[in-house]
Amino acid sequence: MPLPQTEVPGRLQAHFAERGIRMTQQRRAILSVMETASKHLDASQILRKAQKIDASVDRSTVYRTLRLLKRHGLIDELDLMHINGEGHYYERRLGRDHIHMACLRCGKITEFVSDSFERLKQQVEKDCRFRVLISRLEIGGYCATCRGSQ
Amino acid sequence: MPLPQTEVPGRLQAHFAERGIRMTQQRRAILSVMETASKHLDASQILRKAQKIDASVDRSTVYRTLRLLKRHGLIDELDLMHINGEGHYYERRLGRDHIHMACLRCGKITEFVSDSFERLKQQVEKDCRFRVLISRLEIGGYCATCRGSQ
DNA sequence: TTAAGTGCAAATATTTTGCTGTCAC
DNA sequence: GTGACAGCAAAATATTTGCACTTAA
Repeated sequence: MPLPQTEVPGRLQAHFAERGIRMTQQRRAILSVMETASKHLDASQILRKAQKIDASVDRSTVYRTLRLLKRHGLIDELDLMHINGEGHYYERRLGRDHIHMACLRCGKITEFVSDSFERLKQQVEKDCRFRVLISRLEIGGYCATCRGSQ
Repeated sequence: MPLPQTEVPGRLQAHFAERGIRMTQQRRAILSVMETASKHLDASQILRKAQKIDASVDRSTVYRTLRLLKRHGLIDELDLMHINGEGHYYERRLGRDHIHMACLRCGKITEFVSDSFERLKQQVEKDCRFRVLISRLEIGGYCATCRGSQ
């Protein structure tokens, strides 16, 4: 039984190791997909990409692994204003939170990092005495291009 | 054929009239539910409440009416961090946007209105040249009570 | 009158679960 | 060796759609 050709040395796998979570071929494939994704994959896309690495990966394993990653705060779950259907999108959680903007005309997703967003969360922590663990700011509207060509 | 006992004079109905959208018994029931809801109902709850007013209301009419209200910007659709299942919650859109905070321990939903939030949206409009139409800030974490009893 | 709206049943989409066999440690 | 994890199939949940009938305007 050959070892996988490409050992993905990403932080997701490192996290799993650190926390003593068992590593499997299938999880390795899914983690690799999440590591290398440019952005915003839904469950079906993750399944398809993972199966290219390990054809045995099943849809339920994808959902189970996504749940695991979510529980450990390693990925974020997004709606992206349901631009396409009712499913969710997932992305690695790295560095600072960012705002997602979905153009309701062309469907483009833009991201935006803002200090004000960080301050707003701090204000919530302070004023509401609420411990902020996850936050999701999604905005729907028109992007610069579509806004012009109204 | 008797007229409905209670004419709900809410703004939702007014909006429908203004925009020339046809009013039906079923829509009146659903609009009335949305008008008088204290908060955050999901589709099934809306169906149940609407059926108390007009027993003929069907689930698909609820979904069709919710879509209509959403399209007209009269209600907001929320996830509330999927505290219970994968469905959505709906609330009337009135006045200013607010932040929703969901306690991951006790499930309580808290709302918070903040000038910083308004400013953040203005910053997005300006810095990203993005026309903001809808925005949703949802925060998951621990409320004041649960935070204390950790 | 008639286009828009409705209920009903069935389809679709998304996610979860039970079970039995397999594999990482 | 054994407990955690996998695939598979089926269930559960959430939402949408086709169609024939009804109704608001």
